[in-house]
Amino acid sequence: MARPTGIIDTNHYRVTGKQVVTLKDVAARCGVHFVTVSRALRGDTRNVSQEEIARISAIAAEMGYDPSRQQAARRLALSKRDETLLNHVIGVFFPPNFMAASYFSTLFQGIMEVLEWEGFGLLMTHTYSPRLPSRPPGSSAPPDTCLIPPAYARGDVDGMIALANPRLFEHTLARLQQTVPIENFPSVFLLTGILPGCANVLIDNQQGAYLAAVHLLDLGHRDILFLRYPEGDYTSDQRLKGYTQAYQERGINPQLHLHPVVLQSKETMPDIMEAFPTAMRNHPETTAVLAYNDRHAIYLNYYFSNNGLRVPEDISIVGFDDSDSWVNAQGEKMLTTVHVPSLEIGRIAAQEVIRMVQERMVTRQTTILPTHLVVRASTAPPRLRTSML
Amino acid sequence: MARPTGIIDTNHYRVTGKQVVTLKDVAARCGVHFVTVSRALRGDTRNVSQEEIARISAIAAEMGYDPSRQQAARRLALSKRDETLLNHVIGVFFPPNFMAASYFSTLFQGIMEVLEWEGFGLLMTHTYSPRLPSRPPGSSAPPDTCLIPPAYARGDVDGMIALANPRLFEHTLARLQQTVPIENFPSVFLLTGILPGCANVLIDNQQGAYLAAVHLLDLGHRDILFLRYPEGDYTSDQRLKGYTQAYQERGINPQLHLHPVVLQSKETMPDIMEAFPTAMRNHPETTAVLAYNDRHAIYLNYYFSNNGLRVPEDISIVGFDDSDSWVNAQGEKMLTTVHVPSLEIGRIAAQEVIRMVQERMVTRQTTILPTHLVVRASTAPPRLRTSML
DNA sequence: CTGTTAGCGCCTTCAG
DNA sequence: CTGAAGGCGCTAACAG
Repeated sequence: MARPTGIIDTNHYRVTGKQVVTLKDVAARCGVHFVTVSRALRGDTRNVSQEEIARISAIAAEMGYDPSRQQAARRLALSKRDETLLNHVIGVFFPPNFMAASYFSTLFQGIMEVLEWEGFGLLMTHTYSPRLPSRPPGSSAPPDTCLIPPAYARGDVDGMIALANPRLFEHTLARLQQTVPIENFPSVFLLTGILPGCANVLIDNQQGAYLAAVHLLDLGHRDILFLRYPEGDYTSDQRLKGYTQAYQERGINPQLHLHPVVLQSKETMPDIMEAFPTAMRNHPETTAVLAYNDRHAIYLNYYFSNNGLRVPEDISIVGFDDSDSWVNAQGEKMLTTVHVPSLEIGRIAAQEVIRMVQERMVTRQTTILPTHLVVRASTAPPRLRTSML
Repeated sequence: MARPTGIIDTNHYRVTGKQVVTLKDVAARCGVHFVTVSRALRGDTRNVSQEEIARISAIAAEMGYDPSRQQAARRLALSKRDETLLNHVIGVFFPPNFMAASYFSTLFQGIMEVLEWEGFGLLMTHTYSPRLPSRPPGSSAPPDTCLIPPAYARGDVDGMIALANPRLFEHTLARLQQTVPIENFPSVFLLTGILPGCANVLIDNQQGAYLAAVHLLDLGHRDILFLRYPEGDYTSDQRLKGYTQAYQERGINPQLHLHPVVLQSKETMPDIMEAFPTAMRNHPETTAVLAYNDRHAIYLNYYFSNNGLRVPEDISIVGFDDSDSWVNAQGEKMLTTVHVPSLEIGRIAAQEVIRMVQERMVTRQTTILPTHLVVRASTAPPRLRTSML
């Protein structure tokens, strides 16, 4: 890896397979010129009669002529007219540990389903990697940017779907735009914020947050903590709007009763363990927590459990995503949470790229999907307590 | 999708990007013939002086000459000599829902890590899909076989890693062998049995099973149920040997004390719920269960819990894989299980394909990795009980 | 050491 | 409707 720029890789190897069928081979069997075969197989009805097309196609199929094996020649020929052809491959950028989070993996499944159905391959790339090798010397890319596989430069990829923090991904996207032979590369961006110049598929964080807050307020809770990332985090900012809206609609002052717990890193567990005790001490009247996602909710449950608080008797928890499952001894899901249609998001994203690719028209519309609340056993009306912890 | 064979896809589109740099462009700037540039960039020291190579390379890099953008031309030229070149893409075949199982996703992560590190892309394909579109007319493939993406026929893939039931995958492999332009396609097969003609990376099921059985027997258990798939299932068959060995070494007759519970489908939950009650009734003296994997173990726990048996007081459970986690209210892992080095398996498999690809030499060795037992809280010495359930 | 030439397999344009 | 010719960008063989 890490070949210097411009140097050609001479690591070819000899192919020991049988002969590949060419247009000339088919032409010989048909008794026509190979150009006629080319025209026939491309369905050029203006220059070849229907019967000839049928006859030639049949023979070609019988001989096992496979146009995709000659894409190199076709691509070369088409390059004269600045044309390129479809590869039926979509690039997908996901965070390195995405399969660990069942939320991401569902998204991926949705994407994969549609791509497969439509006959597209999926070329996987991590948005960044701690284990990446040393950068090429001239590289100005920040360390959290991914290396783009050579398949993109080759023009082997028709479009892409990315799930990443927009700020981090901007560099990658910029380089992609340089690398990829079309100005407007079909691309769809998922979830973590709106990336200008891309189609975006998002969920309605505000609405989901609103539902969660309404649920707690209607149960009788007033003093609620919510987990968030620092200001500027798209998701957190959107959700705050939803929480606030719920409070205001019910005439409760969010300034007095709704308090953020700001998480710093993505290392969920230690982060929560660090930030939470302080928050609980500062707001001992708290009776419920709005988690950033289900995993956080589960960690919170451990935290409370270890500190002698029962959920939901002493404190209620609402998750977000409806992905990771916290189950009781009977295998029943426990967490009240905001359901996010991950599978649907993946499917829509894939459909959208494919549409762009096939219609060779890049659109930049933003799709926002609604969420809904799933009430389970982690929330209950608040109970009077004399002190917390 | 589902274009008839032999028909050429004319869905090209015009590229609106800037001009791509060619060897001729570089040659013009260098004041030499473009063939000299070609030689220089390929490091042909026999025909170009060191200084010229350095000079030309520098200018090429400065001009942004990118050999991978001209792979079509290179491939075409090389095809005259039956040579092909590296794409730096490895195909990966996984079951459709693999990310749901944290076991598979860890494997995937191991593969991805190494491929990324080595500068390879990963082309994902499902080994089968219930949602696949109607087959091409002439297709004799069984419905559980996957469609091979056109990238393979194009020669865009250098090698592959597959995780699948060998019997199901044989068809896919056969078609791949036809499609792929080399007789010996570098391929590595994972876990679910030995596929002849491929390198295999497996775990030592027998040894792992032996460890699990020894653990239970040494705790004092005698009458043990084990979950398995029908005879012929590679994994189950291997493990039975390990269980049996443990019994025999301790002078206990497995015929009398070790009983299989045969699962039929892959629908874990209902399958267990159906097969298990009968088994427990037939062998009421049972004090421990050896599960097929961690997920099964977790389902068993639900089953016992719903039927008034406590784990491990009333009955012990040992899992397999150390993947899915069953945690208590404090977030501690509970399941005693056989740890399988999934990450390592993925890494080794990836390293092996890459080695084959780079050395253009297909090897067929089988690598078997050891496992170890992780003792947690789901096993304990047996207690006398008067009746089961 | 350098330049010339002949393809690789296909597509387009132009002449029949 | 069909065939012939030129060229896409590159590489390998051959001539200087």
